[in-house]
Amino acid sequence: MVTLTEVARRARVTAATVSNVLRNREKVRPETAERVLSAIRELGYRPNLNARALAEGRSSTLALMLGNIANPFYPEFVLAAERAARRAGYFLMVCNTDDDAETGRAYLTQVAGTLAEGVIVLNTDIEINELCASAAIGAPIVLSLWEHPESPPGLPCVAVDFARAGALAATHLLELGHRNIGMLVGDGCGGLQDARANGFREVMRAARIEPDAAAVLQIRDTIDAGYEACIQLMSNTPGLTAIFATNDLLAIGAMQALASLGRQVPEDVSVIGITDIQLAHQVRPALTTVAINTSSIAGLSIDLLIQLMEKGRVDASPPMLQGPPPNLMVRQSTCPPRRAG
Amino acid sequence: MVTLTEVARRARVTAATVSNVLRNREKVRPETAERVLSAIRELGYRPNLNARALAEGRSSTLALMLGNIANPFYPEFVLAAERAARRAGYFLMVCNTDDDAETGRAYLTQVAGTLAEGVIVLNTDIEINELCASAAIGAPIVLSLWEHPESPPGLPCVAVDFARAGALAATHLLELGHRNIGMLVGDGCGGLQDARANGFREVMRAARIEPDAAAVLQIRDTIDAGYEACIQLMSNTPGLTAIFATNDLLAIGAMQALASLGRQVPEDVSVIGITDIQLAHQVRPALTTVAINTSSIAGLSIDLLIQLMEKGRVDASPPMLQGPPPNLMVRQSTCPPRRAG
DNA sequence: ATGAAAGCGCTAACAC
DNA sequence: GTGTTAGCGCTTTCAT
Repeated sequence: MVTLTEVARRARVTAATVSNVLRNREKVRPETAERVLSAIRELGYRPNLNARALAEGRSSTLALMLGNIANPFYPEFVLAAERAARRAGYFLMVCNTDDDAETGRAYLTQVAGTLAEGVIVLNTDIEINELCASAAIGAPIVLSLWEHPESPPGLPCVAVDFARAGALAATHLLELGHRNIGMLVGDGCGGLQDARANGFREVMRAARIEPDAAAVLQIRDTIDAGYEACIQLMSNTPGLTAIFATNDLLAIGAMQALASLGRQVPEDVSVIGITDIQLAHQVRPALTTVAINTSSIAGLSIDLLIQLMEKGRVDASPPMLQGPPPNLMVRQSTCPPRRAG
Repeated sequence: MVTLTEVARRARVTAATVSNVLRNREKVRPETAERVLSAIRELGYRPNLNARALAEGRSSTLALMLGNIANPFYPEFVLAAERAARRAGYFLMVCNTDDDAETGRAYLTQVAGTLAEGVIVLNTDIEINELCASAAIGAPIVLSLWEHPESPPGLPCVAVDFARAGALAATHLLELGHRNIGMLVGDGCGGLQDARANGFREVMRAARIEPDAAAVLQIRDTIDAGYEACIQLMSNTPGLTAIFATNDLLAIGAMQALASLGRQVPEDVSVIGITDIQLAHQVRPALTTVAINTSSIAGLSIDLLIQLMEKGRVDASPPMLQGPPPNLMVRQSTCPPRRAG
């Protein structure tokens, strides 16, 4: 490994000068800089980022903690986050907790403040106050995809108006004329997706439609779970003309279940989800869904995190950014019910 | 930030002793160790991994370089790799090149040997000899998912017998009685998936079936590309009774295309892929495919990398591990052709 | 504009 | 067993 000192020796200057060339540039005479630069080139010098981090007291990597990257929602977030981080000169470490709080805690104590200069946490099993405690001793933590814009978590966060997303879905179904609607409510780790469900219910209630209890199912957040739940839902309440799922994975599972029950989507039963993951437009029929714009949320989260890192320590009331407003994407999985009521 | 020295002061020992408690354990008297341990607890000490890396001359993070994590194949690999790394006491940094060689190079020079103690590279645009050069000056590099078991790349690697995977797919279709078969050949970055295609062709040739040139399409590696290509394929050669795709994404796109053309899968046209990504069993009809066991390949790759790191430097002939043999997964997307010939 | 020196937090000889 | 010392590769005052 070629070190800064070796470069210095070769260029017949001292380490400090090389360091200056690498950063300030101004304070070093052009011809000296040139000598240093060629020494760097000739020796193939690459700075040791660990040493730099130690000396500067800050590292250039960020951590992203999530439950399980195999959930198709996450890769899109990771992609956007990594890009934003890279653009800002940071690396991104992915911390997969396997939906296990203990693993999450271990990551937090090991990584935050040493390897990673800041961390973004996506819905996790770890309690908020635990996260706060961790943020107090370690590095800044940004909670992303916070589902409750109305109540700040006590941690810097990026909130998404999922209630509004649910409401948009409800409005869409109502406008199409649906009255018998079933709900699939996902249980993303870190708790039920109830903001979405409540936003949906509120619009329904305003239209004087009270969903049948049998028409609500709470389940894990996968295609397979959506499939199973939908089968059960349709057997509980066969008269449904539409299904609202709190996320696209469930909605896709539901579409498959309906197909296997011999029910046409959307003619027999409409299906709508939330998120707009890539898969949503790749599936047939293409899924109508409420997009939350994952990429821009990821970008916002990284930006907020970096801002916090640069600013220094905690505020009395941590900032809460709003993600972009949810956006209805009408595709092929919804249409008016057979006999419009 | 609480430092080792502060812990030492509190426990009324010296830094070396604390360090010993943290590692050797044996050489320190139990009661002293106890004092140190409580000091650690009371102060909430957490070791600075950067400082440790600098002092030890080796870090505890690994890097995984890939084209674009939004490709549904990668998350499964990342998940398994992260787990294997974690089990071995390493962290995993994800380096997304956005399918851009320049970005990949930048990552390699910045990360390899400083932040990351070793790196795993998945099919990338960077030339092999460039990787070799990089491995020579930086950290060990393991090439994973190498598609040509018969010719070692000159870099440690984990090879997968994709030709055999193609052959298994061919055999399956032949046994079902198919004779008119179209091919969708993907272009994963880093080159055409031709080992798979050739394995397939060889079996066909042995059965005296020469595929029509019009029945082979080469395309990008996404569902959408598979969709488009399949539409074109069926219009070129409408008589096809089966389609072989070199990966599941293409196969899934093909199934959707067939559906939109009003052709039943598998009754009118059978479809088979390679890989067995999660999605393969989640689509309807569930996709028949040849599984390569991504998780175990990822695990092998990490293990090999760690082994290389611990052993020290390069061998004359770098090791090539074989991934597990591919495995036919018969599901619902294949059946005998309508009029078995 | 450049050099000298101290120190980031930790590890690893080696001495006691 | 425990302390002393030096040093990992870099940055950053502070002199010159």
